[in-house]
Amino acid sequence: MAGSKSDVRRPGRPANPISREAIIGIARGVFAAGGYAGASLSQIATKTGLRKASLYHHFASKESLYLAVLDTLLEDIGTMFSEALTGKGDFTERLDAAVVGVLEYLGDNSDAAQILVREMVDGGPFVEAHGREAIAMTLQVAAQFFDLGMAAGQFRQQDAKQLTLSLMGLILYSYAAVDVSTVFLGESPLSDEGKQNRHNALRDHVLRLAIA
Amino acid sequence: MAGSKSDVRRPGRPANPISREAIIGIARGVFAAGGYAGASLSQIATKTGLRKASLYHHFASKESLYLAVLDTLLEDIGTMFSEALTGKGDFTERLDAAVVGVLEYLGDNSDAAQILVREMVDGGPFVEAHGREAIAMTLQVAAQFFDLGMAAGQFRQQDAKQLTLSLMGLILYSYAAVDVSTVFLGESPLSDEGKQNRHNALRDHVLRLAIA
DNA sequence: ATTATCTATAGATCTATAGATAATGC
DNA sequence: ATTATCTATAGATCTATAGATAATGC
Repeated sequence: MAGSKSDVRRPGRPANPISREAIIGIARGVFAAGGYAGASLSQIATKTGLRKASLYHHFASKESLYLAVLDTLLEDIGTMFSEALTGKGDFTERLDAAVVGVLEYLGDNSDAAQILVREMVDGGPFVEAHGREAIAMTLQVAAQFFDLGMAAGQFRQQDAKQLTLSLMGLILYSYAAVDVSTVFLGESPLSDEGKQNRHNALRDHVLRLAIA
Repeated sequence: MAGSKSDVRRPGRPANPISREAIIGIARGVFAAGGYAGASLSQIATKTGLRKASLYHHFASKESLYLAVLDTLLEDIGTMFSEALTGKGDFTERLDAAVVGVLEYLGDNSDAAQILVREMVDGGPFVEAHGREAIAMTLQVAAQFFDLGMAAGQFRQQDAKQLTLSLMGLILYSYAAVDVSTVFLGESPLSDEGKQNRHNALRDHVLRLAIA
């Protein structure tokens, strides 16, 4: 139903080769579910409809596929993030817009939160390669925004980096740990109603920490 | 130097058998560093000074060793936690004491934060077995404390569970993602000075979210 | 000729088990 | 007899490579 005419691939150059993007998207789901070590190329191959060996035509190694997943993901988040922070409105309005943007993104892509949190905790291949610096740069954008807002008197005076780090944990966490959150709250933070409740609470908490 | 007279073990019943506790402690470090899937019994065996097969004398499987690590860990945290919350002083004093207690514990045992966060994100063997409920119960202790504090007029009126979830992310996060935090902050949150700075910021943030 | 796929397999793990060994403590 | 260790190995992965195959697009 979901696939095209024939989902069975045979030796030889195919009429409808799989796209790099499609592999990355599927790999993202598998890596999110099991982590780098827990994910296997067999799982990814099965889900793509390819054989393991064919993945090696597209990516040189398990690690390079994983890095492609994380590079794509962090770039998406970074773009969405800095657009919101540099948009129109005063500091508080822009902060709120950024929070709403991030929460909507995470609500629709809890894969992303999961994989990012795990990578940061693991100090995995991405962090080891260049992720440490890439993530720190993304956070730096937020820290700078807070510094400007403090100088403008709209945000409470405090260490902007410490604030940024706290907010990252605050926001990423409930989307990454969906299972425990669901049992504790009595509703999934990804369901329609649960998402709204978590969303409202987070908005309130973020503004309360930042605003004077 | 570190070991006793002879660190080399040979077949046959030893004069100084390793304790269950010692194995759990060493396993905790290995699981924290690599996650459940990423850790191998070979690593653990090497660090304990045993052979792989000997671990199976103490634990029936990789999973049961892992569960023993997490049961121990969650019990330690839970005890420390509820002692602080039911101690003396008004609600604000007790909250502050609990935060200080947790931060000191995590500063000394960043293993614990790492392994707990990863398990919650993974939905790993512990969560799958009974960890989901065990963690939710521990969080419930905090939520109840907040409800009482709100009824007493000392805490700001809000959903206690949403607050608890936010605080968990806020607090656990920087101790779990030490690598990225260090690059971003320019100092390790585990160093003497960095710990003090992070500690102060977190105390401020927690109180600001909870107190009226 | 190039490209995207396949089959088959090498080689390195990793978990787990079978069964030997020898000190301990009853 | 029990206990805590060992050696040796089975069997199941898992990553990665070699080399065949056949459609595509020049």
